[in-house]
Amino acid sequence: MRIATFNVNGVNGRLERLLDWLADTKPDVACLQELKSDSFPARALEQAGYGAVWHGQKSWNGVAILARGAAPIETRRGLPGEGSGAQARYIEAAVKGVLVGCLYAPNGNPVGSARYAAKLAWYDRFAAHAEALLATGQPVALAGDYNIMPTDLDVYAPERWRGDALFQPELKARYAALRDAGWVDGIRDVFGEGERVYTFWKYWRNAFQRDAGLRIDHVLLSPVLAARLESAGVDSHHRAKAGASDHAPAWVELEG
DNA sequence: ATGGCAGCTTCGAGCTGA
Repeated sequence: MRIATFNVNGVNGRLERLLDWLADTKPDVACLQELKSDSFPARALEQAGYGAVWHGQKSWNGVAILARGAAPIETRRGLPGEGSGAQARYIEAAVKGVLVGCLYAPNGNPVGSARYAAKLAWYDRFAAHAEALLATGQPVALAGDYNIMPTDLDVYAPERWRGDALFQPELKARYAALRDAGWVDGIRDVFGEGERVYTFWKYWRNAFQRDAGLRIDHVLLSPVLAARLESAGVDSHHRAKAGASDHAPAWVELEG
């Protein structure tokens, strides 16, 4: 069973690229972020063989969960403690025996701004919910754009990113705390603590061609799911295509 | 340190992203 996460950077404008990737890699579950629309191409995805639940908003943010040959059962939209006017950054569904949370964490730049404070607050809500999910003992995957590079290994030039909201020690500490609590970083677990692997490359300055990338899209697995982890990867060949998102899809393969 | 690119939007310059 393959669970993937893909920040599409505009689900309607990117639809052809999304359909191409689905047909090429056939993930069982695909978590999408940055839909950037309050309309969702459910019909086209259905014709491609994917059922979907989505939580969109106009212009910005937006998350969705796709399931190949199945209809995801939505279990929640938004995190506990959010107001009704909150940005569309979290959706959760039961899919093929796994509880899947799809997230799009705030960017938070610049450091010290109200947006940065909102990112910290969002992570507090997310961590509380993750703790509750872990306590259930169920198979859970939390997949999405975390907007955190967890360590220096996840940044092509760490010194250039020290002042960025995606690379603050207090945010890296929050990510580390999730791992300490029992969540397994599927991609890092498979690649090991020595190999560089990125999921995002800026559109600027030929970043992809230079492999000047960041690892900010992650799939965290609860212990019972982590026990089934077989492999993981990043579909960087799709980042190389014309008209690609600035993120590449990342995935884990689970036994069964 | 700056600026570079791309997608969105009351249609086009400004906001956001990372």
